[in-house]
Amino acid sequence: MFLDPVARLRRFNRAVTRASGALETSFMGRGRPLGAARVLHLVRAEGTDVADIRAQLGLDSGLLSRFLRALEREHLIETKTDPTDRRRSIARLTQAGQAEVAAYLALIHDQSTDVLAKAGARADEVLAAMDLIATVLNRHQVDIRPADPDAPEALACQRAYFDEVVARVPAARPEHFPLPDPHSDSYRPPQGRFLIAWSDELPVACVALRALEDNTAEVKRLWVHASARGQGLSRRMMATIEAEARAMGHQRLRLDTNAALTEAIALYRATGWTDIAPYTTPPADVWMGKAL
Amino acid sequence: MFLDPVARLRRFNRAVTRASGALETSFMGRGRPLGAARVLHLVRAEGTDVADIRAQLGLDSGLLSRFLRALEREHLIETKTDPTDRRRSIARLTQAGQAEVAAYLALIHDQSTDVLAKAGARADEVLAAMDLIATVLNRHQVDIRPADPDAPEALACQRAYFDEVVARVPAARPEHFPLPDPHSDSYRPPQGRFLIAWSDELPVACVALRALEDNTAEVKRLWVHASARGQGLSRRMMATIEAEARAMGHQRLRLDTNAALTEAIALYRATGWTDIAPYTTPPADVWMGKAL
DNA sequence: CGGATTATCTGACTATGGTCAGGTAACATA
DNA sequence: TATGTTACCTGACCATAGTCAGATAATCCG
Repeated sequence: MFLDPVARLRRFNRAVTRASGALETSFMGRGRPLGAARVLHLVRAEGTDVADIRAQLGLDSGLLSRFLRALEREHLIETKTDPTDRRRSIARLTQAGQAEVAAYLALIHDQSTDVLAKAGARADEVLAAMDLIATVLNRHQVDIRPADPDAPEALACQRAYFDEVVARVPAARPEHFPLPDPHSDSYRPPQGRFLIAWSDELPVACVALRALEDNTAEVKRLWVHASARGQGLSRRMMATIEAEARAMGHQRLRLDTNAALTEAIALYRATGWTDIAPYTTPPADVWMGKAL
Repeated sequence: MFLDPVARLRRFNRAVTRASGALETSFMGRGRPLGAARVLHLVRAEGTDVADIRAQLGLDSGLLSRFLRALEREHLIETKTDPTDRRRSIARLTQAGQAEVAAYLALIHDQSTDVLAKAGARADEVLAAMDLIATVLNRHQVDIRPADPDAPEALACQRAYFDEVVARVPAARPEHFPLPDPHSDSYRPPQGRFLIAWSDELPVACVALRALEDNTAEVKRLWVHASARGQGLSRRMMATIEAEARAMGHQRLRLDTNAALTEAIALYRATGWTDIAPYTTPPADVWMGKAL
């Protein structure tokens, strides 16, 4: 409209580069060059494999070694050789190091709240915009990993799923979706599964599986974060959970859903699911099955 | 919800830093360090004041001088002393320099379309998210400058204003808003004004003023880009245009609007505007005036 | 006119991040 | 056990970006 897309992207880049330039200066603000500060951030109090740090930052081994010596001279970290492989070494934060990391985090926290304060009443919108952009940029680095269904992130995913259904399905009421029973094992191995898709630290999708009688399992709670829609992630989630079900020895899958959730139903139909007889009550009004 | 706001901001920062790290490497891809490339980008074929370049990049004069000498050795620019002030100097792109800049722009264009391709069907949403973030980060650097009402950006602002009114006011029809007459002088000095607010290259707001009889002027076409709302910009636009009207010698202002545009009306009431007798026809249904 | 200021240039210096070629000790394997 | 590989360290070197102190010429101003 006003600017062509490339110009808008460049404007965005300029704005962000300027803003995060200020953030980098803050790293210097604690009297330590950026490189050493980045290494310090990756050292945990329980100890971190030096090789892991090198891999994560993509550093030359010589350079990393120098950063570690510098941090050691400051008494922020200690290194010891790995007892299981005495070529390797393990870095650990000292008390002073933990305090220093905490100071960095406090600094980052302050600067972040400053940025969000700029957004004023629109902070939520700005955060959603940031989620969207980060998810799109990280598009090819979404990891699907099993999770405990009672883990805080898993509960958050399920709550987001319920909210979404309540918002979109006219017949759905919050009371249809009690918070999951914390002691139920139905989504937990060996009889069940709960998968979360992670985009760098943010859970962006979930799906659950639970065993029914007779070599049949049920797919439940397929949900994708607003920022991650339109990129084929729900298809990936379904393919993954179906493969899990197959590996567990199931021969049939089923699920219930609601006609208002049109994209989900379109996805199911496009991947071999067909309508079956009703087996649950409202708000469900569509029931589908698939042979594995 | 899932992550606290600070974690979400950091995730965003990581994603963007990684992505624009790739972009910076591309600058190096043409065999020239980033600093010299940034300087080259600011040199225009018609000539650019060296002092301007220094101010824009915040460079030390010694460093800039070295970058300019390096670019001169590559025959990409030529410098001559400013005839009006022979201490100053002016840099100009050579033919080869223009070609080199074009090559950079093509490179940036390719990389940008790659990024946007990642967004797939959601490219528009991603661009809107980028506009919002850039506008929020640039919040304190919005320049309000007079513009020609027939300039492309001014026309785009007016079109956006019309679209907004048509979308929000039930009684408004596109035919109520013909494209502005390109040869009308009513918004052009000396008798009128057209102001645009710029956030780094993007027009984010406009407002117009035209003289009526009897020391009265009319405020028209107050519009703020979606990404810039909620930050007091419309108030600033009104204050600026009112000051202009006062400086032009007007003693009264008036405007017409529609009851559906509630925030605008609230702003007018909060800044001293009061209801007056109708003076135009639908879709206007609210008329206000203010003594200067 | 004379002194202060300004714009640019030059050379010396520094910090940071990074590469590269060995070196050493530990480990893996034929 | 001999050989090759791996993880880390060290020292030498380099590129980039940046600072700082003059030098020079032009301009401004009282």
